[in-house]
Amino acid sequence: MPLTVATWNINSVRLRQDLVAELAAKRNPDVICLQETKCPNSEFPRKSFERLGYRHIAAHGQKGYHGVAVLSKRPIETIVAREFCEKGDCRHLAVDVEGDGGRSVRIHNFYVPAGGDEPDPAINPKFAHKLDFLEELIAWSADDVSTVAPDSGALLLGDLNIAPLEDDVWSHRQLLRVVSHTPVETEGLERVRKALDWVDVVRRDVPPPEKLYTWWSYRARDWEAADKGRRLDHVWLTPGIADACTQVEVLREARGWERPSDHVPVIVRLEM
DNA sequence: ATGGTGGGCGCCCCA
Repeated sequence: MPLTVATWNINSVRLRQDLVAELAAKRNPDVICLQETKCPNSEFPRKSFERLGYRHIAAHGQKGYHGVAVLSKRPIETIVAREFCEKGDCRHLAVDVEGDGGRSVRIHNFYVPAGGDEPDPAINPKFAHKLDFLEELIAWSADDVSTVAPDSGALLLGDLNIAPLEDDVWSHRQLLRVVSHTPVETEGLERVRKALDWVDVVRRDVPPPEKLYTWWSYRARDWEAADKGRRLDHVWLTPGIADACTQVEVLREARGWERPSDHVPVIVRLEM
């Protein structure tokens, strides 16, 4: 049985429950990893997702900001919601998803800080926080490898708020000094990826120089015509299970849905 | 060159 996993920055889970239902109707992923739920756990709309068949839910949220959650059709076991940068932010949730024959795969769902507007850590504490977060991710990778990335395989996915490659943005040159595509961020994210040799399966399937975006600003008059997107959302696999990924999809059409999120789902299919 | 939009919360934060 294949396992399909989606990641989506939903920008308020309560406001966009219907869009999750639309994703379920159109692609029916087994697992949906959400970011920016902006919702305390006690307010999480569990019932609405249980009705869609997602009967196994792990929510890690807070009031107003951030927040991550995993919705699953298969049983899951929550492993940890680690705190990064001692901020108390809800930006990470790790679960094990049950596969066939007792096998399971670990999923790390991340919401990396956006980093504010000014790409100078000396004057912008939000950018400093973003860079600190990357350094902590590297330290975390070395901490306890068998927990972060067990031999059975792991995914690291979510809104990483960085577009690492030149063709992950509409204009490499014009975004070099724009937060999300500055060299200190793109090089930092690459160091995170290399720490455990994660495989960017999306770019393996859609290699550069093809442009590929997962986010389009709300501020564009016509997001589709301008198409000034960035690839901020990612799915990485440990090398041992990278070959199990047989299909990836960036669901661009979701940006045109009613009252959309500014991010679209990224979906991967694993044969396992 | 600048300001554009959207969500949560409560008179302003964040993306």
